[in-house]
Amino acid sequence: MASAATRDDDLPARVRELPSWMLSRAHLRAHQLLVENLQAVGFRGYHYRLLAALEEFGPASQAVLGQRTFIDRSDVVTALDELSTRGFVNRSPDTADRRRNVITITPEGTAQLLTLDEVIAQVQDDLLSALSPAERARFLVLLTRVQAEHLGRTPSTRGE
Amino acid sequence: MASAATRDDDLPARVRELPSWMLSRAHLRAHQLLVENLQAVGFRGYHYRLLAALEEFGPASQAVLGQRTFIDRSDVVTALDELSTRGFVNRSPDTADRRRNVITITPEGTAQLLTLDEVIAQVQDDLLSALSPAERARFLVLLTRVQAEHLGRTPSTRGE
DNA sequence: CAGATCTCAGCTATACTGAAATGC
DNA sequence: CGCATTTCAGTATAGCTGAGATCT
Repeated sequence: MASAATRDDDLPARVRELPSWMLSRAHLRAHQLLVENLQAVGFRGYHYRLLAALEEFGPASQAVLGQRTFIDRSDVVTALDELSTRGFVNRSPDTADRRRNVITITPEGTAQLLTLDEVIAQVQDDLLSALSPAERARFLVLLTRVQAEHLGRTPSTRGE
Repeated sequence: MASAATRDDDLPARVRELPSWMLSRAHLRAHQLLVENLQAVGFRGYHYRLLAALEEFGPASQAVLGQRTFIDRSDVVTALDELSTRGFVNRSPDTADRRRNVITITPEGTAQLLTLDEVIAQVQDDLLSALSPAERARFLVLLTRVQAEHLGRTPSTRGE
């Protein structure tokens, strides 16, 4: 194999120590775990967020659901198509304002949400497995503040 | 506006408190800042990582560069096309192993890297602006461990 | 009329896959 | 031959944009 030297997982120091890099890697892993585990039971992250919003806040229009879940209005359409096809939500015209649909979670949807809660909890546990309970708490406090600082500053989530 | 109730940025509590959700939001913001600020000077994250690897480790083949930067081999091709067109790297056949290219950073590439270092540093500062220096240090220690725990476990980065 | 809502078609970037062409 | 390297073509997903139809 001539020039050898194929053993090198070393990132450049510049990159290795970058907060944004570490966030990117941690997020990538969290995302992989979520996709894997939700896919195994036939769902996506959007489904979980929508069912959670419906269960916690009650029936809502698609525009409001988009605001509550940080999902774009056009992606809300698709995700609700999938959920209603499988009987986890109902979609009916709002008689008071006929531009809107009223989305309601079904008993099957509520039951399914409880199952998904467990899947999600396992993912969190796996994700943070390197930290003790006390360290997890400290980490979450700091991460919460980092993220909260930028809440309004993101371009995203139209329909607001 | 009939049914009112259009003021609600509340996430479901289930979602709001999820470590994976907070990571996702923090990463999304970090990514936005990186893209914005690098784009303003005509670069992408891939360019920075490749230039950094070349500056710190010296000339390398594309396969090795891919390992060092966690960039897929096929994306390395494209990013190096862009860098070499603009004179920041040289790409020449490896005379010792003619399957390979030897990629070398040019003086222009090194100079440009120093400029990019500043852009990147500003992004980190903005990203963590909610935390004091001591808090940033604690946050990074914990984040480093979370991320390191999953190093080998990701499907990604072929060419290894 | 302006503005809100839902829907559809499509765009961009990241991460990734498969396979061909070449060479070891 | 099996294996490594580069390259190209293409896939999947998330997040996002624009515009049309409908309605307030």
